[in-house]
Amino acid sequence: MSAVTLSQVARQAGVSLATASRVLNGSDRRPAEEIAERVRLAAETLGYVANAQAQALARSTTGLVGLVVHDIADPYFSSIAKGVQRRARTHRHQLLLAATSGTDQLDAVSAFAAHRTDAIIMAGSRRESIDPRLLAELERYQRNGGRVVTIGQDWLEGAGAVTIDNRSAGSDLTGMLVEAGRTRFAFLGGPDDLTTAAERRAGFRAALTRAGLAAEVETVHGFDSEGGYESVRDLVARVGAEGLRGLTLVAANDVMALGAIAALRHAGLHVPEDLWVAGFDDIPNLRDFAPGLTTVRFPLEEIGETAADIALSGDAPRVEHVVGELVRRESA
Amino acid sequence: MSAVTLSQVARQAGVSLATASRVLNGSDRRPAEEIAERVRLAAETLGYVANAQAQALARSTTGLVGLVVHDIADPYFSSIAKGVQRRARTHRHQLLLAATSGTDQLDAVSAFAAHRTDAIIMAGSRRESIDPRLLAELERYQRNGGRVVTIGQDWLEGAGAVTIDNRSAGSDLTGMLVEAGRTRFAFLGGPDDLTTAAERRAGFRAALTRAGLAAEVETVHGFDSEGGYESVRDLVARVGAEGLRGLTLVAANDVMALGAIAALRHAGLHVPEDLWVAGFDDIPNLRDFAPGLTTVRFPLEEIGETAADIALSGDAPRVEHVVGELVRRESA
DNA sequence: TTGTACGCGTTATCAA
DNA sequence: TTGATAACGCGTACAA
Repeated sequence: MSAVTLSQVARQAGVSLATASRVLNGSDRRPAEEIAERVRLAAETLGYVANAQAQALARSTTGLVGLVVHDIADPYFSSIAKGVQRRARTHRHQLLLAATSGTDQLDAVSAFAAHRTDAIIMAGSRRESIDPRLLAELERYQRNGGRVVTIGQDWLEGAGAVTIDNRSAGSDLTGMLVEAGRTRFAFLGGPDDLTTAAERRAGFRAALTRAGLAAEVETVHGFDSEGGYESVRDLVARVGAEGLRGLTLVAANDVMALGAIAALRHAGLHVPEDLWVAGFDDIPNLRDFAPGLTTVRFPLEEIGETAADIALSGDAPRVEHVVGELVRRESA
Repeated sequence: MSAVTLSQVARQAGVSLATASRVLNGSDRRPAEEIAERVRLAAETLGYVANAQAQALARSTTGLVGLVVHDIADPYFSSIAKGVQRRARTHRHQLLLAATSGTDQLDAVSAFAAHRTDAIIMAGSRRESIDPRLLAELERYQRNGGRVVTIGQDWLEGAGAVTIDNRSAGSDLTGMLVEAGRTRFAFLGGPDDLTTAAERRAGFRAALTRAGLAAEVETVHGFDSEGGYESVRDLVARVGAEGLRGLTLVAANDVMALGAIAALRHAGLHVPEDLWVAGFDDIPNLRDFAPGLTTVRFPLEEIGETAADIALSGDAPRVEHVVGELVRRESA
C-alpha cells in the first residue's frame, strides 16, 4: 500500500507540509485561497489519499467504531448493524464488524482495542456468566478513554446502554394470550445462560403464575431457527403431535418461532388452526410470512442507531430503555 | 484513547524499545527467555495493548479488509458478509463494513482507501453504468498495491472476482418450468440498471424464446421484498387478480419472490394452487417459509469466503465462477 | 542477542 | 498567514 504522501503534494505545490495539511485536512487556520488552490490541484493530479493511520496517530482518535454481534446473518443482528452503520456514517465514522458465533468475544474486543476504535458497541447477547477477562479488557478500554455501549442489558459499569425490557415483553405477551383465552402453554427457549432468553422465559412464567397457570413444557435449544425447529421435534417426541393441539407455543425469539412453525408443518400441524405460536423482536422479514406472527416488536434498526449515537456523541454515556410493543397477528 | 505504550513497557522491564517490540509483537529474532519473561510481565502489569495504527504505519500493512454491501439487513448480503467475516478472521484480518443503500459506493471506497485496507471486496450489485470516478478510485487503489475482489460480475480489470452466472440461472430455471408444462410467464424484475437483475431477466427471456413463448408481463420495481410486493400490485392493477391465475411469476431474487407471494395472498391468490412463483439465491430463511420456494441456489456464505480468500491470499488474483443449482420446491 | 536511531505520514506547537 | 520541527507509537536496518 504505497501511495502519494502529503509531503509529495506539498513539494509539488511548492508549499510546506504544514500548509498542505491545513488546506487538505481541515484546520481552523485558513491558508490564502490562491495557495489553497495550488495545493488542491497538486493533490488532485498526484492522486493524494490521506492516510487515516497516520492521522489517527497524530490526532489520537481513529474515527472507527467497533460492533460485535453474535451472527451477522441473523436478522436480529443485521438489523441492529444496519442502524449502527447508518449513524456511524452520519458521525463520520467507519464500522469495524466482528462476529463471534462460536468464537470468543474477547478476541473481538482485543482487536478493537488494538485498533483504537473510538467506541465499542456490544450487541452480542450477554451471557449470564461473563468472562472476567472480557470484563477486564472492556474496563481497561474504558479507562483509556474508549466508550462502550451495550445492547440488551446494562451490564458494564461506566458504559452506555440500550436496554431491552425482555421480562416485561415476556409477561405482557403471555398475559395478552391468557386474556385471549389461552390456557395451555409451552416455552421454546434458548439456553438460559443467554440473558435475553432467560429474561423472556422469566416474564413468561411470571405471567402464567399470575394467572394461576403453569407451562406444560419448556425446552432449551439453540437461540436460532434451527433451535426452534428442534424444540418442536423435542415436544413431538415427548407428547406426540396430537398432544400439541390447543397449545400456545411462546418462542424466545422470532427466528425460533419461524423454525417452530416449519417443524409443526412438517408434523402435520397448522397454525393457527391446531395450535398457536408467538415470538419476540418483530424482525423485518416477518411481513412476508404467513400466518402473520404474533410478537413483541423491538425497533431493531432504531436500537442500533441509538447505540451508535450514545457511543459517538460527546455527551456523558447514557442508558436508554426500550420497551416492546405487542403486535397481535394471526399466529396466536 | 491514551494507553500504555511500548516504550513504557520497555522502560519498566529495563530493556530497549527494540527488544520489547521483538518479544511482544512477533519477530524472527528471539530474545533470551529470561528477558522475554520480564517484558511480558511488564506488559501484563501495565496493561499494554499494541497500537494497530502505529504498527500499520511502521509495517505499511493494516490487517484490514473492506467490504461494501448494498444493504446489510438483506439476507443476500448478510450471508455473504458472514462468509467474508469468517475468512477474514482466519486470515487474521479485521472487517471494515460499509453499506451503500441510497449512498454512493465512491464514499465507501474512498474511506477504505484512506484507511489503507489491504483489500476491498465489492459485493454491492454492479450497476450497468459505473460511476467513472468509482472506477478511477478503485484503479488507483490497485495501483497503490490494494487488492480488489468483485462479487457478481468481473467488472474491474486486474481485480479478482467471484462471478455469478445469473444468465444461465435465469434460463435454466425458466427452462425447467417450461418443461414442467408452464406456458404463461411474467417476470418481476429489479431495475435493469442492476446487472444482476438484468442478466436474470435476459436468461428468462432467452429460455422462453427458445420454447417459442413470450412473457405476458414484465415489471420493474425495487430489488427487495417491497419491490416484489409492488410488482404484484402492479400486475393486479393491469390484469386483475383473476387474470393472474395460471401464471408463473419469476422474480429476480428470493426476497422479491417472498414479497410477491405476500401480495398475492393479500389479493386472495394462493401459491401453488392458483399460480406459481420462483426466485433466485436460496437465502437461508427460506427453509421456514411455506410454500417452499422454487429457486436457484447460490452458496452465499461460501461466495463470501471465496471472495475473502482471493482478497487475502498472496496468490495472483483469480476469478472464480459460480453456477447456480436448481432447487425445485412447491411454489413452482 | 541487545541497543541505537531512523522512518512511516500526519497533526500541532511555536517562531518567523 | 506560512514554515520548521517535535511528537504520535512502532518496526527494523544497522551497529555494538
